[in-house]
Amino acid sequence: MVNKSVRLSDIAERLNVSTVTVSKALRNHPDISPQTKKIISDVAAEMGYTPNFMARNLSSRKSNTIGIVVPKIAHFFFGSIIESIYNIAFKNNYEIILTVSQEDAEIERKHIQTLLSMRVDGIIISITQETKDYSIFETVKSRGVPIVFMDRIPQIPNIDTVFVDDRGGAFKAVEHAIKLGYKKIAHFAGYTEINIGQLRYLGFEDAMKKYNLPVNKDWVCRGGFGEKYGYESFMKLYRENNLPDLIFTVTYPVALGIYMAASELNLKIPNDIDVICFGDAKVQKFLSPPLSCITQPTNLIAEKSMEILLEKINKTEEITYKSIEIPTELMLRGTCINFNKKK
Amino acid sequence: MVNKSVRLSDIAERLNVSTVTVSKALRNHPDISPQTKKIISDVAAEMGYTPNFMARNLSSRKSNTIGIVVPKIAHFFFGSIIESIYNIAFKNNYEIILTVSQEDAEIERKHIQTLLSMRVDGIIISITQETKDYSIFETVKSRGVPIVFMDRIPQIPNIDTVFVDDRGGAFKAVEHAIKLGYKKIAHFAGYTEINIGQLRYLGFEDAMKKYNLPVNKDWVCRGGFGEKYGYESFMKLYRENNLPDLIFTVTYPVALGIYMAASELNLKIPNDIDVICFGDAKVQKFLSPPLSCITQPTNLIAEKSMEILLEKINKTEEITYKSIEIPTELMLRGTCINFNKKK
DNA sequence: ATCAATAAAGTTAGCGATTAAGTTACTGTT
DNA sequence: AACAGTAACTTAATCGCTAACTTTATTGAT
Repeated sequence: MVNKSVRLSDIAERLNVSTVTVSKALRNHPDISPQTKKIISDVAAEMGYTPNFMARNLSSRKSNTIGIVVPKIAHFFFGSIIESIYNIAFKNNYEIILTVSQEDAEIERKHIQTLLSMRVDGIIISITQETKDYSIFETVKSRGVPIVFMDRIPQIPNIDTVFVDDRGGAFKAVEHAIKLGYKKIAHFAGYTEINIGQLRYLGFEDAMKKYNLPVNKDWVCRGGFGEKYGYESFMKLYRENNLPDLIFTVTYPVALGIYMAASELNLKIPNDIDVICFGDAKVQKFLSPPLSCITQPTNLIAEKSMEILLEKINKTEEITYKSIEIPTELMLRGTCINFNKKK
Repeated sequence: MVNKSVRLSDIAERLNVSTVTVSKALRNHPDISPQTKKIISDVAAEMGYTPNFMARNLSSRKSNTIGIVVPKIAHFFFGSIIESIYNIAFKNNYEIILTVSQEDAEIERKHIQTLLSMRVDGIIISITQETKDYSIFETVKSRGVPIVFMDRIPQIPNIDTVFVDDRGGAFKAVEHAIKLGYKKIAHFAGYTEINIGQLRYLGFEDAMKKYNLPVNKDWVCRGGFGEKYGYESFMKLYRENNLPDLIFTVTYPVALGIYMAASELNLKIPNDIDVICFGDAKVQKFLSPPLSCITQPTNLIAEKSMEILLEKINKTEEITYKSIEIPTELMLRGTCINFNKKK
């Protein structure tokens, strides 16, 4: 026994009023008297009325929906950001359409297309490692749909962005290491084509230069942002018998890869090889030794992104663009706290 | 310069055909000749046509959208499941509306309401720890919207469910420990009001009974599924000077809490206190020692849930309900591999 | 040559809401 | 008494698209 869902007109018919009266009453429109409102909303509740999103959005030309595009979600950083965005959206009466590009530019493109199809009121996106064709963003812009780029941002002018102080954060980590006494410092840099990779690399370089330390090419490894890359890069250096004293990694999964490799090779962290990474995650403090890092306040990133987006959605007149940099902090735990000379 | 988005009628006008012809052509309807289709889709692409989801769905009374409700997402288990569901949905041309209840039954209720509003074609849900009022699920059912309960499932008849063999898995872990020689075994059980908590507890009890070991009330702690609970419960036992030899935890974050507490107290795992948990997560192998566990194949859970849901969506006639149990495995790493007598 | 069958469109009528533009009936002002 | 003003509704017109018919050629079988 499937109840066809109740429509405004069903309520209207039963109460012998017009559909519009019911619509207005339920939206608390001043045209309707308090008594009528009361009666209508009572009956609506009794009949189990659920407004039809599609119809409402189609006729009002607003979707009250925000689209999100992230490269992945089974990952602390994005998971937390999404959760925060979610909460803020909820408070502001917006729905979230979450899409995951899986680091695939083609999928990303399709998702954005879908979001446009759904007529979302705005989009928050963190682009994939490989996104190079930015034309889709032009399309979004030309449709008048506000879009905020977060964390991973394309190199194009006139966009709203919220990003972490990657360069400064990386600098902070490496400078700290140098001050401890480290000189043989490697950097597992991930993808340096994308802003976060490039800037973290530059921050690393800044620090090395400032203290007149040479940047050893063999110790700047590129590849990916995941565990596998960290594991393999470390193994490679080990095989070449060319291990540094400390490795600064572009993300924490990369550091995890090092932990795994070191454990296999029976090397002790931080004594045989020391590590510090960019990016915080709850598990780091459970590692042995607890992994030190540069924190990225995910809640701030989410807050600022939503703030900008909601502003854009609500006022269409002035077209200014904001770039907000989120500060980082050095979080010292069990690594990179002493200089450990290799024996 | 905001381009109002292109409509079917804009394309129709330009080509001097009817709107319906364009609609059919773009949906590859056999009514339209190949040549016409080609012309229309070329022009549509050129004009940058994006179908209006709302209008399409309203008119066709199908949304091609699946709603998901989970308690949280910044968590490996749910994160992976969502990612898998996402992929399957994508392949089958469905969109996902993801909602997060944050373990709050009230929020959960609202989300389900919203999903109904959006006229999703089906729902996959993992309920909150505290969901007790199941009336909303009746509403969903009476609306004819297929719903699949996954992992955390309510105790009501005639529903489709996909769940892990919690009792058997827990039994497996505890039996393994007992066979190693452990007798003083505690269980940090989380919330035993919800199926997963209760069944894992029962599995623990089964094993203890089978080997004639007493279940010590002080060693069965209840509270939550998170790190904090693990930490606090462990500290409490420690203060009472009542530590067991091994603790079987209901989730891996609870085990993480124990790792943290042990590290603070300078107790060595697995020698001073041994641990094994229910639930796998990528990070476990990076812990020191790597944490042994009962695995829950998240991809299987996702696959089966989607399989059932899609089936339900596609055939409305027969009303049968499926309950699928996903098997678990014992994954031994660095804990619970030897019997460590407390000194 | 006639008629049924098919191909390839075109027409009509909503889907379930909302916005904008009327109606009434009543109130109060001068 | 006449008229403007307002409160509380109603009517009409879409929103952009699709399902279900209907129409018009064109083809082939008899």
